[in-house]
Amino acid sequence: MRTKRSVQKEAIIEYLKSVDTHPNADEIYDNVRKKVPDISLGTVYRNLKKMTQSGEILRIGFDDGGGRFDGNPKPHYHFNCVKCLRVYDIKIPYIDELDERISKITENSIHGHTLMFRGVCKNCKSKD
Amino acid sequence: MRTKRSVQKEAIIEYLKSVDTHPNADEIYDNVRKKVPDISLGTVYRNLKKMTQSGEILRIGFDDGGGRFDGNPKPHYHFNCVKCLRVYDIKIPYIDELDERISKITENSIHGHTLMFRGVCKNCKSKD
DNA sequence: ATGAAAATGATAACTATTACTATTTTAGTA
DNA sequence: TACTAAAATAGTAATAGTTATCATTTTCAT
Repeated sequence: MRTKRSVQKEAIIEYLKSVDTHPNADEIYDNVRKKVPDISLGTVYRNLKKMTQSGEILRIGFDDGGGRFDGNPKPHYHFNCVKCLRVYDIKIPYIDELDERISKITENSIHGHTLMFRGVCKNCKSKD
Repeated sequence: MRTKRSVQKEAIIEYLKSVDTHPNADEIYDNVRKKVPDISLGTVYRNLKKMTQSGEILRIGFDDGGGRFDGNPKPHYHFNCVKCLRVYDIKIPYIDELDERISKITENSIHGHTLMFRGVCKNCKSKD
């Protein structure tokens, strides 16, 4: 299935690359609608799914529910504030040694890992 | 709200402690019904939620969908096979230094982290 | 044994996501 | 530039997982 371009798809990517807030499908829908007013939510989901499968974007599985998306497909880490629920990028390099270590111990083929920190962010701490 | 015991709740815990398969709510429901035939699915969800919030069990957020539960509340790591979709426990100690490192870099309060490896498990590899 | 608080079963409701389908758009080719 | 098959879309229905509601039952301190 040779993929074809569409203004909808490109608007979604453009929006995702422009933010670092890790929006969910609804937030993406609301924002992309500003540029493409009659895009449908189904189109947003369809494209998010394809782009996730092709590795163009990342889907962040959340311990308590719906998916969030990240326009940066390079593996990196996240921090989830339990108060404001925001997800922040963590700026440390990907730790290859973890994969190597688990690969040796388990004899599984390790493709990668996801690492999510949890706690209270700087901003929320100062609001006490 | 002083919590009270119930046979349903105790059957759920007992089942969860007896397996290491990280079942989802439906699998828990099906199995607990063998001992408590007329338990309802809502009761299963209600108890899983409460126990997760109290820290008695763990909920494992899955990158592609529903929640799975782990009767072992001690933080530990997981491996998710992309072929058979099973979730295995990874037997390495929790890495406190990660939390300390991120704590220093971000000035957030770090409560902990979750680490999920992804790949093809030994069993599935041998089936090729 | 009593009664207030908590838990339950049954069902409805809700949220996130996917499937369906008729129509529109894309892009390769004449 | 017009033609056409494949791909993508909008709109809507359907599904899956989960939570809410509420009348009834169970728990447990007194």
